[in-house]
Parts: sequence; structure tokens; C-alpha cells
Amino acid sequence: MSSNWADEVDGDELPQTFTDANGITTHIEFRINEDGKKVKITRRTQKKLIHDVVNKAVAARKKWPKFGKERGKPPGPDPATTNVGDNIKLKLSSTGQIVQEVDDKHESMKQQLQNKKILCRICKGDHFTTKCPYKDSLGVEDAAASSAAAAEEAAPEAEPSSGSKYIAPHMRAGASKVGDRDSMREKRDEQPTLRVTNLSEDVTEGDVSELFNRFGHISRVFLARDRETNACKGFAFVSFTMREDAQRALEAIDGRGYDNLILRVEWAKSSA
DNA sequence: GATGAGCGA
Repeated sequence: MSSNWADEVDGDELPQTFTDANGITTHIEFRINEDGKKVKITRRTQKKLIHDVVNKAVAARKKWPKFGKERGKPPGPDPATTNVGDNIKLKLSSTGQIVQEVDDKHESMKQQLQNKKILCRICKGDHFTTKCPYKDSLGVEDAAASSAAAAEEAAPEAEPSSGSKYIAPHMRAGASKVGDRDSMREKRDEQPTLRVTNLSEDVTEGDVSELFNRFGHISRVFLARDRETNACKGFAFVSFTMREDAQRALEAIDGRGYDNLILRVEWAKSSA
């Protein structure tokens, strides 16, 4: 051989690889063929992974306009309501082992969201709405009004929310210090509420709402528990926002078997 | 068989 590989390959003849905007990867390298001549080898590849095909559908879905309470909001997850976790791809390594790989694109979105604050829609506290301590005690209709009150309570030192003229009920002139709890109870009793009896003692609030939420929005679930043992005392109250939903739930669940017991569902009477 | 907890600073 007259030529040495190392002699032939100088600076600009090193193999190179680049990927264009269309995802086409071009690989160029120089080799010495059997005749001792240097040849340029160009390979173009376009990888189409199953995961890209699937993500196309996902990407399209992300552009759907938002509806309901989120109508008109920009696309993508809202940090006030959504937690973004890791997007881990599983890959097979050369040795056949499964390797976890965190998706970088996804990671950057996650980091952007981390810089934003979680904001409760009920009380504006820094927890998710579903975790709000006021969630069960406040009706959905007056959540907006109560939010400011709750925010005042939770963080009196916090900077005043910009432009808000709202004055919390207990801060208003002539507001009484007592009776708040009673008004809460009245609120509770106004809601269409079902009493569910004959529940087994290991039933949880989650079980109850799972059983009833297919009939409509549930504003409150109260499960009577033993104060010491924490076990279910066998009955619960389920409040709906819509009376019709409660009615349908009553008819559907009353007499239904659950945990080998037959449930009884009726309209709750006010305890006072 | 049963109609919700707490009643305090």
C-alpha cells in the first residue's frame, strides 16, 4: 500500500455528520477503496420512530383550542392546574439492557413551568386547586369571592393583588366576627345532598366519589368516620352541584351492591 | 342502624 490512512485524511476530510431541519441526517466520510483511491461516501438517513408518529397526534392535540374554564387560554399546560413530570423514554442499550432517558425538549418545558408559581383557583394559595383546604367547605359558585378572603387569611403580609377592590367579608365595616360557621352550614344544607348508608367500614371518601362522580360534579363528600379508629361509620354525604345529577345518582345507586353490601341512598335531611 | 366536626386562640 502506497498510502497511509492517516496521511490521506487531513483536516477537512474528517468524517462529519449533520442533521437538517427536516430531520434528515447526512453523514460524509472519506475512505480508501480497494484500488487505493480515496472516495467520498455520503449517506443520508431519515429516522422515523414510532414515537414520532405517535407524537404527531399528540402535537396536533396540543393545538386544539381550550374549552370550559380554560377557554381562550394559550396552548400548553397551565402551571396553576397542571404538574409536568418527567417524560422518560425507554431504550434498549447495546447490551440489551433497558435504559431510561429523559426527553430534553420536555425537560426544558418542565423547567420553564417550574419557574412559575402554582396557583390555587379557589384561594390563590400556592397549592393545586384539588389540594385546597377550602375546596370542600366552599361552594363552587362563590369560589371567586371566597378566594380573596382565603388569601387574606393565609397570607396577610402578601402584596395586594393588583387592581382588586375586593374586601373580604370579615374586613368589611360592620362585619360580625361570629356566625361564619353557621353560614357555611347553611350553604352546605342548601346543596343537593344525598345520604348514603350501609357502607362497609373500609370505604374511603375516594371510593364514594368514584362511585358517584359519573352522575355529575360533586361539590363535597363527607364520610362519617370513627373519631378514634378512623374507620368508616357506615354512612356518608355526597353533595352535587346539580339537583338533577343527584336525583339520577340516587336512583342509580340506591339498592346497588357494593363490597357485598346493598347501599341505600336517600336525600339528606338537614341535621339542625 | 345511622343525619357530618368542632365549640379553640
